[in-house]
Amino acid sequence: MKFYEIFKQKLNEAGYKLTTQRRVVFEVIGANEGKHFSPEEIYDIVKIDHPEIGLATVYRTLKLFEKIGIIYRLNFNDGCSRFEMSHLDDESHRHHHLVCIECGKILEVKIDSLQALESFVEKEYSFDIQNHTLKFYGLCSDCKKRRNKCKMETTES
Amino acid sequence: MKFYEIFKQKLNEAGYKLTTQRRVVFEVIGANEGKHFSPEEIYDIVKIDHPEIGLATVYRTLKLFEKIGIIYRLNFNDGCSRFEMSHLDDESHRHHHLVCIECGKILEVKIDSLQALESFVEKEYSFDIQNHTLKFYGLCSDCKKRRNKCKMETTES
DNA sequence: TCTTATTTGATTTTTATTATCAACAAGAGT
DNA sequence: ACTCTTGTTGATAATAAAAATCAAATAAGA
Ligand SMILES: [Zn+2]
Ligand SMILES: [Zn+2]
Ligand SMILES: [Zn+2]
Ligand SMILES: [Zn+2]
Repeated sequence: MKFYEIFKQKLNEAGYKLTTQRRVVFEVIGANEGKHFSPEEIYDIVKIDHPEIGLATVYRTLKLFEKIGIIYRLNFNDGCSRFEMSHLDDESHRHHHLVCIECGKILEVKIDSLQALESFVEKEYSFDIQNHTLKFYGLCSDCKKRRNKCKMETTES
Repeated sequence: MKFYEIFKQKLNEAGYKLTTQRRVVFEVIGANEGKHFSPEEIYDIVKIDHPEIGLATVYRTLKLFEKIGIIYRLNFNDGCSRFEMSHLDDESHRHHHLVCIECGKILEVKIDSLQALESFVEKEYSFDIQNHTLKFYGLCSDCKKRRNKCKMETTES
C-alpha cells in the first residue's frame, strides 16, 4: 500500500520515529475510510490486537498525525474531536460533510467546487487560503421520509 | 432596537421567561457584533455591571439561546465554544470565517454564494439543507507581509 | 552491540461544560 | 398589589476530554 510509504516518509521528514503504536493507529484510521472516529473509538479498536497500548498514546499520536498532515481533525459538536485520514496522495479531493440534525448521521460529499469563491475571497480579503472546511446541516433522506410518514399518520383520520 | 423585540418574542414563543440574566447576556453579545466570544469572555463582561450573575447561568443561557436560534455556536479548535449573534431579522446574510493559521485572527466574509452547490447536494444526496458552515484556513494579509519581510531579511547579505 | 534522544504507559492534572438543589423571581390570575 | 406556581438562578460538585508528568522502554544511527 502506497499510503503507508507516504506515512513513513512524512514521519521521517518531520524527525519522528516509526513506532509500533504509531503504525497501529495509522492502520486503524486507514482501514476505516468514511468513518469519523473519536480518540476513544480508535483506542477501543487498537486495544483488540494491542491491549498494551495506552489511551494517552492514542491522544498523543492523533495530535502528532494532525500536525504533520496525516489526518484531519473534525468537529461535529458532540463533545469530542473526530478524525479521518487526509488524502495523502491527492489533496485536491478534499470532501465535505452532511450532518443530519435529527439522527446525527454523517455523510460525505465527494465534490469540492469552491474554486470561484476561493479566488474571490483571496483577492477581496488579501487572504492566502490553504484549506477550508464546509459542513451542511439538515435532514438526511431517511429522516425526511420518517417526518413525512409521521405527518401522514397524524392527518389521516 | 428591533433585535431586542425579536429576542423577547423568540423566548416567549419557546415558553421561556425573560430574566435579567438573559437580557444582560443578550445585550453583551448584541453589543459586540463581529466578535466571537467564549463563555468565559462573556462572563467577564457580564460581571462588570452584574457581579451577581454566575458562570453557570452564562453557560445555561448560551445553550438556551443556541437552541431557540438567537445565537450561533462556533468552533475554532481553541478549546472552547465561541458565540455570535445570529442575524435575527435576515437569515440570508449568514457570513463565514477566515481563520489565520499563524496569528489566530478571525475575519468575517460577508458573502454567501453557495446556492449552486447547495442545490446540487440537495438533489444528488437527497439531503434537505437547513444551514451550513464554511471556514477558510490560511494566512491573513499581516502574516503574509511578515513572512515576506522575514524572507527578505534572510536573503539580504 | 552500544548509545542516546525519543517515546510510551500509567497516572495525575487541567479545564470546559454540565448536573444538582435549595433559594429565588417572573408572570399569570385574582 | 398580592398570591401562587413553576421556571430560573447561584454556588458548588461532578463529569469528561485532553494534556502534563515521569520513570521505564525502545527506535535508529554509529
Ligand atoms: Zn437523519
Ligand atoms: Zn469525512
Ligand atoms: Zn495572521
Ligand atoms: Zn462571525
